[in-house]
Formats: sequence, C-alpha cells, structure tokens
Amino acid sequence: MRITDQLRDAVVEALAAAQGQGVLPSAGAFEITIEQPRDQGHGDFATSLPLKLARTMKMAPPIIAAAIVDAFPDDADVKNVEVAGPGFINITLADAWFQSQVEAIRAAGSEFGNTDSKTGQKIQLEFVSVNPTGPLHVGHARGAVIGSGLANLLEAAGADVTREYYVNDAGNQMRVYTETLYSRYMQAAGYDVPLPETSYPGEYVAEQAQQIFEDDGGALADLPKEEAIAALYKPGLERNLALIKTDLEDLNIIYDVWFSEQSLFDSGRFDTTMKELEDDGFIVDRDGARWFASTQLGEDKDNVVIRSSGGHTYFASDIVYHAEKFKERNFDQVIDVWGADHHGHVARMNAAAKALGIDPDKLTIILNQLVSFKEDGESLRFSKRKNVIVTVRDLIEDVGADAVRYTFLSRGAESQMEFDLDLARKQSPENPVYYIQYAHARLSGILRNAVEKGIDWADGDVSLLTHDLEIALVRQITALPDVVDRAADRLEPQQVPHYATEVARALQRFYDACRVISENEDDLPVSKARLKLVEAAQIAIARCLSLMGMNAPERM
RNA sequence: GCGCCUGUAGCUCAGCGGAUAGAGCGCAGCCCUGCGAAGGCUGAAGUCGUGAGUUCAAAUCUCACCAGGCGCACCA
Repeated sequence: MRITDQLRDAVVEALAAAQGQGVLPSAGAFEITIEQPRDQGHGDFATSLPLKLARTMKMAPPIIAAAIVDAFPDDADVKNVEVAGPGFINITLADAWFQSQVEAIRAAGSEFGNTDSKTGQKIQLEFVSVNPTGPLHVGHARGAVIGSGLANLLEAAGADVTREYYVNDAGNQMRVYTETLYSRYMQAAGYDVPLPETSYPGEYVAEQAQQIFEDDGGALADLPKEEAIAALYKPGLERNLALIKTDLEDLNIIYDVWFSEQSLFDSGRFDTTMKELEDDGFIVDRDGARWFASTQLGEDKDNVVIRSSGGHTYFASDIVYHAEKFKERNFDQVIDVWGADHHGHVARMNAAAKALGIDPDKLTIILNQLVSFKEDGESLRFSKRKNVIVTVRDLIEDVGADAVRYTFLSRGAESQMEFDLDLARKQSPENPVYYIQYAHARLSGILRNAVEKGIDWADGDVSLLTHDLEIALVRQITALPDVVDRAADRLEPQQVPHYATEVARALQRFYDACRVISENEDDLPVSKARLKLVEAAQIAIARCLSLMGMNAPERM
C-alpha cells in the first residue's frame, strides 16, 4: 500500500476511535488529504483535517488535532505524530520505513513510479494533427511535447493509451498544397506556370516537385491539369507525412495510429454519422449549405458542415472522427491537444459530442497557448503562407531534442510563453535539463566506479542509511508514484520536470555530504548501503526522464 | 463588443485553500592534490497586476477593473 494511503487510513481510524470514545462529535462527509509539507520541520507528511473539521465540530482545531493524535494507531512505520501550528497534524516516519523503500525501489526497477489509478481505462490522446502539407513548424512543437508527455504519464498511471495523429488528407489545405505542387512540378519541367492564387510558397514544395519530376521523368507534364494534380496527391502526401514523422520521432514521439480523414469517407462512416445527426434534427439546410444546428444545444450560432459549393468542412469530418473514436473504438476518455488558435472549434465540438450522445466528461480538450519566439531581442512571427518557416527540425538542430522537450514540458499548457532562441542556444549547458541529466550521469559514474573496484553491494545493509541527507533523498524518491497520479489526474505533465529537479537537488546534496565509495576498508558496509541508495536514485531519475521522453545519459 | 486563457524575483517559469511564496538563469561571495565543479554553500532581489468579497486560513475560490494572448469564417 502507498504510504499516503496507509497514513490516510490511520487518520480515519484515529478519528473514528476518538468519535467512538465520545471525545469528538460526528462529522459529515469530508475528504482527508495527506500532504507533503514544504518545510521539513513540519514532518514527512501532514494533514490539515482538524482545521477543516473545526466548523462542523464546533471545536478549536488544536483540540481536534490532539484527540486524533491521541487515538492514532500504533504503526512501526510512524516515528512521531504531533499537533502543530494552528491545528495541523504532522507525521514523521521512521527511518526504517525509508530504508525499506530503497530495497523496494531497487526491486521495482524501471517499473518504479507506475501506479494503477488509471488501470482499465482506454484513453486516446490526439495531438499535433497538423495538415500534411509540409514540415512541422516550431509552433507545433509545444503541443507535440505536451501530448506525448501526457501519454507517457497516463500510461504510467496504468491506462491503455493510444497516441494518435489525425491526418487531414481530405480537406481544402491538401488541395491547395497539391495545386502548388503541380505548379512547381510544371516549373521543374520547364513551363512557366505561376503558383496558384492561394498556395504554399515554401521552397520545400519546389524541392518535392523536383524529386517527383526526377522520379517519373516528367510524365505528368503531358497530362491534363486535373489528372496530373490527382496523380501528385499521393506522392506529395507521402513526402509530407515522412517529414512530419521524422521530426516527431526525433522529438521521441512515436504514434500508435495515423488516422486518415479520407478513410472516414471511404468507409462510409461520414455519411452514416451525418445521416444520424440529420435524423435527430441537428442538420438544417440554409442558404444553399448544410448546417449543424449548434444553437439547439445552446451555442451562439450554427456551423456549416457542407458548403454550398459541395465540399465538407473541417468541422464536419471532425464530428465524424469523434463519433468514430467513441462509438467504434469505445475510448473511455479522449484527450485532444490543440493550439489556442483552435479555440473557436472547442464549443462546437462539445456541442457536436452532445448531439451524438457522447458523455461530455469523456472528451477533454487541452488548449496549449501559442508560443512566440524571440531572437535578437525581437519577437518572430511565423507563417507558412509568407514563406517564413522555422521548422521543428531547425529547432531540434539548434537546441537539441531534450532541451526542446524539457522547455515545453516544464510549463503549463495554458501559460503563454516566449521561447528565447538566443538564450536556449547560449545557455544550453546551464539549462536545468542538464541539471537532471547530469545527476543521472553522476549516479551512473558512481556505480561504474564501484563495479570497476570490484565492489558487490547486493548484500548492502540499508539500515546503515541514517544520515539526514540520505533520508531526505529517499523521501524525495518515494514521492514519485504520488507525482505520477497527481500529474496524470490533473493532466499536468509539468509536474514531472519540477519533481525531477527536486530529486536531482536532493541527490547532489547527498553526494556533496556523503562519500559513497571510500578507500577505507572499514567504510565498506556504509559504501554498500549507499550504493543501493545510489541505484534507487538512478532508477527514479531515469524514470522521470523516460516520462519526459528524454535521454538518461550514462556519461555527459 | 462578446467569450476563453494569462499576469508571481531583473529574465524564463513552478506553486495541491494551509504554516516563513520557490526554482533555473543573471548578480555578489565562498568551497575541489576525495566517487564527474554541468556540482555544493551563503547573500541581495517580491505591493503574488489593482481593488473588493468568501473563509479560521487566499498567489490559489468569487466579483469588478487594468494589461497581454487567442478566438468569435461556407479556413483548418
């Protein structure tokens, strides 16, 4: 059992005992929280329960606290329970408990930190899902990192996670891209064909056209325009998806499913879902177009699903896509990570979910605020349309994938952030990302040295770990499962890097004060015990880094 | 105009209704002929945007205002 649960149970038991003896009156429903106080003088764990009960019990908090403390059950793991401050109960654990955790963590190995709070839940995370019309630009990196970080967390919490990229291969933008590709292809063939009115002016399209031209020997140049465009669709799409996939893989993001929008039409699901909505009265015809009647569900206005020109809107296929997620694949929870520029899409998607009879609690949309980038003291604006692309690839090559992941992961999705490129490059060695990785490398180094010296610490006695900084380090490490649960529950991946920094700090302080490998033969028992602690710390930091999708270097 | 998000140290950002608000960078110092100094220690630095309210307790919840971001398409 998790120590926090164990302590919560003990508090419940103590409270019930005090009430049974008539020392405390009964109280209504309440939640007992066990917190880890910031200040170590306040014990290892604390609860503010007496403060919360004061009102209903009509008693002073310190008196309630004293009654609970008096009735607190005996527990070998607990060293001390006391009333503190205005009515807190501070709990200090026995060293023996911390010592035993070192062995438990070593036994758990890379499984350490996993919990079962989301076990049995089938969760889909859809993120990035950028139009497959070119390479990812830096603005997309944040959603990519947040989405994948969340996926890792939910998986650690026991969920069955599907990481999914929705490929908009059936929309307008793809059409615009392919028309641009056609013009570039014709240019490669030597014809003076201008770019279409709306186009993707980026150089990469010309390069792709050149490649395709060389591959097929220019055969498409003789075809009628529409036929050539149709023929260019597939090679263009494949090239763009390859670019996107490579960039994401370099950010350590591997998807389980690449879901094609076009497949919704090929399978007939688009028509059946639209029919379903129409039968339920949610589709109305007006001004030559078909509308989803969001207003029936309390929204400000209706939204077009089929344009008067005949084509479907992005919204239309997204409705069908979400119907597929819930009704075909039966996800218990669907989390979409979108950029804040998709804000306007949220309310109508929620309305659509309601119309489809989907439990609104099962669809969570995370909007990550857009990132602005700063260089030479000036804010940069990126626009595919204006041919000013700084790609994810540029960013990775500039500051490194680990630093990119750390930077985006350590901030809440809703915070508006500015990415200072100069700072990221110049101060890279000072970046906290290296603080964590350095800690891991240092631990690896110690273990390496121990092996070289022929020390076998398997029989190390952890009860020799009594130094304040040893216990403090174990205390930090053991919090990982709680961090995973809380971060997964609140969908806040930024808690992991902050926690990891704290573990690294505890480690460095321990390292500074406690020599692990000694030249003195008499110190061998302590060395062996500390090697076990070093191993446990390495396991914890490596787990944090893996949750963050970052490398855990043995050397730096 | 309406809606959502944000405002915490010089900068970039954490912060779970609780105890003396934290970290990194930057700044002023100290510490390696001992396992990696990409480290440790000390210090300076804060009207938690402003004002009110709820509460035993507010950076955290509510309201108003100020400032910024985003959205309010037969774009995605």
